[in-house]
Amino acid sequence: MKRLTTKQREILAYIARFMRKTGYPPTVREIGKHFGIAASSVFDHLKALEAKGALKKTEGKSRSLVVAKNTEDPEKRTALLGSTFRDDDTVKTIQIPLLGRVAAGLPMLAEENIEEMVTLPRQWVRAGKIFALRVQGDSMTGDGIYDGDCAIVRMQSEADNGDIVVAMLEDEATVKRFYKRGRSICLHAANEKYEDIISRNVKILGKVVGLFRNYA
Amino acid sequence: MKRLTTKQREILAYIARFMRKTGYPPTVREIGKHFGIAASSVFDHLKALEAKGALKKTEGKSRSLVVAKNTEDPEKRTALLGSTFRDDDTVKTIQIPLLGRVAAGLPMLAEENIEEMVTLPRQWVRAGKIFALRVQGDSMTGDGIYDGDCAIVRMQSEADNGDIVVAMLEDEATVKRFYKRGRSICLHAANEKYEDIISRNVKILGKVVGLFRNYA
DNA sequence: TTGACAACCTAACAAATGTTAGGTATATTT
DNA sequence: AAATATACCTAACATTTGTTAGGTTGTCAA
Repeated sequence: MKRLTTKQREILAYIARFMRKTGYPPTVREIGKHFGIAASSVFDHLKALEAKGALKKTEGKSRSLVVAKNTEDPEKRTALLGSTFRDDDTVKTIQIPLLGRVAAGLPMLAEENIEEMVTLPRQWVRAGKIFALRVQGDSMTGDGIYDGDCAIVRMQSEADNGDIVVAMLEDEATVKRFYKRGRSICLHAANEKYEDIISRNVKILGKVVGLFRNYA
Repeated sequence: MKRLTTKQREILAYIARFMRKTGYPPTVREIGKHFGIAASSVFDHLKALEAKGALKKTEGKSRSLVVAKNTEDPEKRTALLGSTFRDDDTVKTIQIPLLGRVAAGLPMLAEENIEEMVTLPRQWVRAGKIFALRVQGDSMTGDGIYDGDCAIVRMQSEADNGDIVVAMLEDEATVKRFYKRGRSICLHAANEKYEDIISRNVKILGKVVGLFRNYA
């Protein structure tokens, strides 16, 4: 599956959210109204999403949008490595919300921010309140965190020097490196394009404890 | 909830079935076509079903049918956001071998190469034979793949230009970018320290389809 | 026998909806 | 410099779709 643009991902997330909330998919115009764009613009996005395999729809039918699951055809996957694959109910998994663009004002875990629920083997995360965050922008490419990556975050309001944290910045959640500077806090981007942010009024949302990336 | 007639139950069942199959609810006329009755007749049934509390719909909106679940407890969902996680045994997972340093001579998936078995939500990988590989060295830092990262790889012996692949090189599996150069193959490291490797004798083991990283 | 209900019908309307056509503007890539 | 991709627009068209109005027929209880 080809890489999605930010806007495409936002629209896909909205469809999934709408679906979860109402029980049926939105119309082209309903999507458009939410984003403040015309129906035809939405239609363009839907075509792009379909071309990239992220969405399925039936021509001419209203609300026929289905967000493609990566688990597409269940038959094929039984072929996984022959014996090394199995269903396993002994393995504990957790369901955590994957947050997209975190909207200002809302509580972080509000429905609006949730792109989807992802399953994680408990194996991979330690105790704590865990959520995932879709990384926006290229401010951490120097540390190997790219736009579209899925950061796994443990909620905590404090951090140690050098930790990669999720912080509320300019009404949006961003991923940065954390350093104490006396009474202030320094948020450092691993990309020369961005300057350090030094402030006393930064809210730490959590610490990045893992990262997942999906290649096409 | 009042008792449903046979016909009403049939229609309700059809809606649920349609939903499960397509991912979105049917229209009045689609239901009608299935039962060989007129749209307005279906509409009567829908009104009855709604009056009896078995169905919810939004006036004027297409496909806005939602089968009411009597077993549903709305609390669970909100509780999920509060506690941020829960156990879920319904989610399918797969077990894949995590390979460490792949020793020369041995079949790739030989016991000797397996570091451990890791659990992956099936959600995250498409069909194919999947294994994980612990990345060695810094030859791909420019693409955000670091030493110690866990690459998720789909076995395949061919690749497209630009793919990140796992290839057998100097008796060891390495991660590189793949390019065709006529009859030769070019393996490109995303790190200036390393030079391109151009050869006709490169064995492709698979394509990197995902990446997992764990921060301390 | 009257009245409520279920289960259908035809015909039609207005609104909702997917879709197309033909743009503009701005990047990025070749 | 040309080509491609993204992200929007207005305007219009043709269906699709929910809904209403006004029927018919049959069943069942009061």
